[in-house]
Amino acid sequence: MELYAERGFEQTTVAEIAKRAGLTERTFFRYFADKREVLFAGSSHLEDLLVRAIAEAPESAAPIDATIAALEAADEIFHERREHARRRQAVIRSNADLRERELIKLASLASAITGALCERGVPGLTARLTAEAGIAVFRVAFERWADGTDEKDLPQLIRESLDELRTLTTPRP
Amino acid sequence: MELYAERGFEQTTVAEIAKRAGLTERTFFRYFADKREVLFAGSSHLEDLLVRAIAEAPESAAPIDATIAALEAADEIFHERREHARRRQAVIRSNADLRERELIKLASLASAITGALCERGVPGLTARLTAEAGIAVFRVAFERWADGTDEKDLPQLIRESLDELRTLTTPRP
DNA sequence: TAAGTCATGTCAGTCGCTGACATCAAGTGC
DNA sequence: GCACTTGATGTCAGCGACTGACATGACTTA
Repeated sequence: MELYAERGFEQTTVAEIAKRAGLTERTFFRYFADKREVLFAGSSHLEDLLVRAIAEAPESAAPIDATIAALEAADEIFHERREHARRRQAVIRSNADLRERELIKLASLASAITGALCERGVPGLTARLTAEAGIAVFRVAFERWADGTDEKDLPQLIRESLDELRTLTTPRP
Repeated sequence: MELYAERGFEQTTVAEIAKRAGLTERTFFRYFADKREVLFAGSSHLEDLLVRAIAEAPESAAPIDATIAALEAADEIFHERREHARRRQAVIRSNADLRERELIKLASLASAITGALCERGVPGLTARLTAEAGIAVFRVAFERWADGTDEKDLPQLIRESLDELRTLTTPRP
């Protein structure tokens, strides 16, 4: 991240990263599938947390509520790292390849959520759409939280986004 | 697409593509930014169509309705090409890099829709969430349409997905 | 006919990434 | 203590995606 922030992602070579880390280029690629993956190392951790949170939601909870609760719980991962998240988002935003990678990570989260909902007996189509809607809400909230200057915390922004989504999907008179 | 379908995306080299097309590798890269882009050449066309459709929606239409109407209108692009879409989706589904590219194209559509809604005076957050929700609905519907064997047409699947989204976001008693 | 411009080809080079093999340190069993 | 495995790292050669610089040739247009 230091190097990516200093001179930009594309301008940074894997050789340089390896050198600063005191390693060989080959070793770098043993730990990370590719140059982009360094910025997404923690994402499987997040995925586990979401899946667990959904599995543990009360049986009575509606799919969307279990999902949103899980996403709010993810705050425990990010809460202490807002500055880091902000810097990381700035790096990602400034490079198309990194944005692609971020999107597929979010898609992978959506897919994990879909699976976790199916485990609860939610039918496939409902599960999928709930997961996608949840991730959309989360993405909007997360960007506002990381990039923004406003002082609301992540769960609050998630709830606001969900309310907005509910409003906009509600047919008006 | 022929080559990607025959021997797989990764196993196909740009030199081979160029050869079959009767061109130089260099020329290939003058027409397509990279090896993946060949499969997404038409996406700016789709983007234009969506933006235009939203701009032309009646002033009285709610953001989500304008968006869904635009996505249904996109059927005119795909209607005659279901077989082609099916083959294309099979290729994309079988390669992670292609899935990434598809996601960023969809994100780009969402961003265009957001812009078009803002032009109609829809506030930023609402526009963004409407666009993301619309794209989620479209994605689910499109996959069902292309991959599925069922005989419903795309606009119908879009409406079904939207109804499902409406149901699942509606707080229950 | 001369000059300009546009698509294409040629070539050399960088960089991400991989497979195969070598090295070396830290156990582990005897 | 000694041979033997195991796991992490280094070395090296090589492929293929992509790029910049320059050359060539066809087709306008003044």
